[in-house]
Amino acid sequence: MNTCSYIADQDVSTETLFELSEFFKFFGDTTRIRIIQILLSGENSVNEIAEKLSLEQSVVSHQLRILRTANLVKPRRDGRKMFYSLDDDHIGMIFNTGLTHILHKKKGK
Amino acid sequence: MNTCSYIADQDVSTETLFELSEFFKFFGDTTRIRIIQILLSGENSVNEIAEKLSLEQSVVSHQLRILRTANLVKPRRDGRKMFYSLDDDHIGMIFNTGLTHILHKKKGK
DNA sequence: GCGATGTATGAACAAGTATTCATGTTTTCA
DNA sequence: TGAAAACATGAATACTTGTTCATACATCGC
Repeated sequence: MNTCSYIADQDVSTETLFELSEFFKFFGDTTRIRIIQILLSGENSVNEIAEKLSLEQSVVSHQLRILRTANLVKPRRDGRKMFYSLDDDHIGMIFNTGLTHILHKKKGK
Repeated sequence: MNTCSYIADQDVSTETLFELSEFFKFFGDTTRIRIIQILLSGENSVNEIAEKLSLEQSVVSHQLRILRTANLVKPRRDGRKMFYSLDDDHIGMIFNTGLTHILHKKKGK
């Protein structure tokens, strides 16, 4: 028995599993995952994110709104700029767990 | 600096981030996450899964196909039955990491 | 107040996707 | 061999969702 499955072995309600899938959806989009990766290194303004990703400001704003509504990021206003940062310590962990899997798979090839 | 971000701090290619988001998409569906949860406790046949989830066999088969193509589950034939199991140890870990987040959030309320 | 900068939002469109229903395939057993 | 069981698959439909474009909102310096 490995230590990774102790939670899953317990009863989990269908509603919780639904929320879990909804939660993973936030990571299931290229734009959002790239935004999250940028925020892993710290606070960024909307325009900074847009420039780093070569995306329109509108696209970034829309996705930030989704992440904000889900409490994955939190905004901070400084003058005209809005700085966003990750709102939850778990986010980096989940990101890394997934990334480890991907890199591990690539290595295996 | 916490130990969770050491990977993210490194350079990650846009393509890898794309693959990462594609990977998370598999977890971003209620039906698939429920199937995964069942398989966490071990091998199950298609009909067993369908019955446990009160879903049509066709629905389960379609989703298993997606998970199989992504190498998240692997099939084993025994007579007329097909038994599916998780193909990768990381899956349980990712599932639990997300679940931990959800349960933690619920607790906080 | 006014223009400029930075950001948010609404509507429309396009693309992707999960489910349904019907049918096809494989295997077993009589 | 033929029927039934177990599963897979294809097409159609309905739904969701990301992007685009235009526009609105908020803040700063003048």
